[in-house]
Amino acid sequence: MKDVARAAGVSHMTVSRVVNGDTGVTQERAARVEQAIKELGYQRNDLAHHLRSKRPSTGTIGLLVDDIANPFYSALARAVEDEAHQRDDLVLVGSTNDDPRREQEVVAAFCARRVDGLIVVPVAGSQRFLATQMALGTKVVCVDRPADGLEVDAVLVDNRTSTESAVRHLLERGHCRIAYLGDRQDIWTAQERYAGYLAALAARGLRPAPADVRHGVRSTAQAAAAVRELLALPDPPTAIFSGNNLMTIGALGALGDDGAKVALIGFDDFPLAERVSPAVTVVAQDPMGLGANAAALLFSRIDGDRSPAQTVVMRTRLVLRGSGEIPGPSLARSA
Amino acid sequence: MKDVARAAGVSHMTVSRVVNGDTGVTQERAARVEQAIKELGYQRNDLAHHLRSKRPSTGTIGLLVDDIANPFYSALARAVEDEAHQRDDLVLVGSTNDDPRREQEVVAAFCARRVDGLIVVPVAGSQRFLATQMALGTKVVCVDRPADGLEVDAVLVDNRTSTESAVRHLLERGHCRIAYLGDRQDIWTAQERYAGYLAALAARGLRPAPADVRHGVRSTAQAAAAVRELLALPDPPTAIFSGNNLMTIGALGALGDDGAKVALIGFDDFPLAERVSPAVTVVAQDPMGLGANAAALLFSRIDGDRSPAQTVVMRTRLVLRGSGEIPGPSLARSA
DNA sequence: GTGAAAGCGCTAACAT
DNA sequence: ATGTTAGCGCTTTCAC
Repeated sequence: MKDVARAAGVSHMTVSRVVNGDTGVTQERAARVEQAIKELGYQRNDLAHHLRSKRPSTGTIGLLVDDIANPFYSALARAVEDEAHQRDDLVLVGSTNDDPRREQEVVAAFCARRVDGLIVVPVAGSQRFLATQMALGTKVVCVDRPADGLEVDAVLVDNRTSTESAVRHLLERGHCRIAYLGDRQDIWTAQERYAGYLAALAARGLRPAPADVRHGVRSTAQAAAAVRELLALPDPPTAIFSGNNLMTIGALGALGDDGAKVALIGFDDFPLAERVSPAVTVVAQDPMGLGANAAALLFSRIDGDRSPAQTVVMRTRLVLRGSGEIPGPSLARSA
Repeated sequence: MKDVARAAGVSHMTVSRVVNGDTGVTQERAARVEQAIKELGYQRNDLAHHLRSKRPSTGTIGLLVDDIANPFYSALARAVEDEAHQRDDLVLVGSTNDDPRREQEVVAAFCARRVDGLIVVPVAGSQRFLATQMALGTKVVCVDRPADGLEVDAVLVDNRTSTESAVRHLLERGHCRIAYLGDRQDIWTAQERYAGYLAALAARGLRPAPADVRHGVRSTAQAAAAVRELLALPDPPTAIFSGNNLMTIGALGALGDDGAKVALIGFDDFPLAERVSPAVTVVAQDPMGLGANAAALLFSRIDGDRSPAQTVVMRTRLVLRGSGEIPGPSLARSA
């Protein structure tokens, strides 16, 4: 900046004014400064800018998801980035891997860079440590899961009711042995989906066979293994509810030709769901919608919105494609 | 920091030393400082730290991909993030949408934050503007595509040869009308894959029918439309090479039951490729490997490696699953 | 309209 | 082992 000032024959203050588009610089001098900037390839140091600037904004937000490689979260991330880009903000991305230690490390690193705000998919356990950062002015919005022990905005999906209607859908088609594949039980979405599963069964006076319930499925491979075990039972279930996109894909792999006989409904839509045979019935969420909403909420907070914390619950759609409409024993019998 | 110093009854310099783990502070005073830090919830301002610190590192890198929502790039991003996390670095992520203007905007914004380095999937056109930033000390590594008019490290895949063998594979199975679905021709990978396609045909003395070549396919939907048009030709092609994961998925949708008759090989592997019927033969890349390699290269540059720019070419695998082994007319006739 | 001086939060270089 | 001073690149404030 000093170099530019010297080259343009003005003080560094004038350069600062030109760089920031401030009023109060003659056309002629402004042009000379612009010229010098171009020649020297000068670019303002945003770190120093934000250090002194009275607006405490750094124009950067942090996005913390479970795993950015998961298409659900990467779609969400894209939506967040698009919102941020519109207002010339940047996005730091971190994956927690559902590890509370990594979550805290990354949050700390983000906050050390003085991000204006955080969009977080909270890991199991307490998010109370976020309160410290919030007290310091960092805005926080949760997405996909609510924060534990913290009053913040959240953008969620009604996992429980969605799952309940999906499972009821299977029950109505004559299934009474419906297996459940779910993520770690300490994860909120898994809890909610499991609760919905139980509720649908309970409404019919049913309870799941213990062998039909598989918690803690963390990957496609584990889901496939779980399904193989289910199929190997002496009296296997006739339907499966799978708790997310990864599990559904694993289940498909393990089902193989049995896919025509065992009904399947998965949480999350995924590419090719309509191309496999039978096509997969899913509870479809809108990951980009989640991301866009979370970003909009966060930016309104950053821009000064101090209204009480709100929770946005987004709709899901049960997309009937075939796999969820395979009839169960009680219907098959009557047919 | 001043507050901490006051609370601990020491000078701010001592606090700085404690925060940075410097030697030369008595146990007793260090403990008092730690205590004050905890009580006040103090956290070092990294912006100010990096502004003054002699190491010009900000502990942040930028990752610029075509679209973070594309599973190929999100897997790559995850690998980059993991490498960065290991050395406590952070990753800014941006999607270019293959728009040169957005590319320049995001690069400028990254550099204004003084990132240590950039991992870039270059957009079509010139990357000469990166030279300015590199002269200023920002390290750059290209991934997936090389930079135009710039001598930098790159991590690539041999698109041309891979495609050539994939298309030869189809030729050997008796196809001579092999359609080509490709991305915009100004994108390097598309150029290379098309060149490989032409080379394989030329080796047999063949040239593609103009109607069989579809450039500029930018989405799943466009790929599906292109395939529908191909199938509607009076004399449709008997095989299709599709130029990336999105197109392959689109092609599958459009093929429908014709999938059993028309051979298909796609560039990029994707989940469920083995589950659709027939399972899809693909040229598989290793996106996480690309990302990990690019990150390793970048960090070695950041750490001072000044050896000449190098290009790493990673291997692909032709994964035979069925769709690429559907026989063509000349073999079918002889069978 | 312009520039000089002070200071953001921190660290380097030198005191002591 | 600790504190003092200066200054990173920028913006604020207040003179002119």
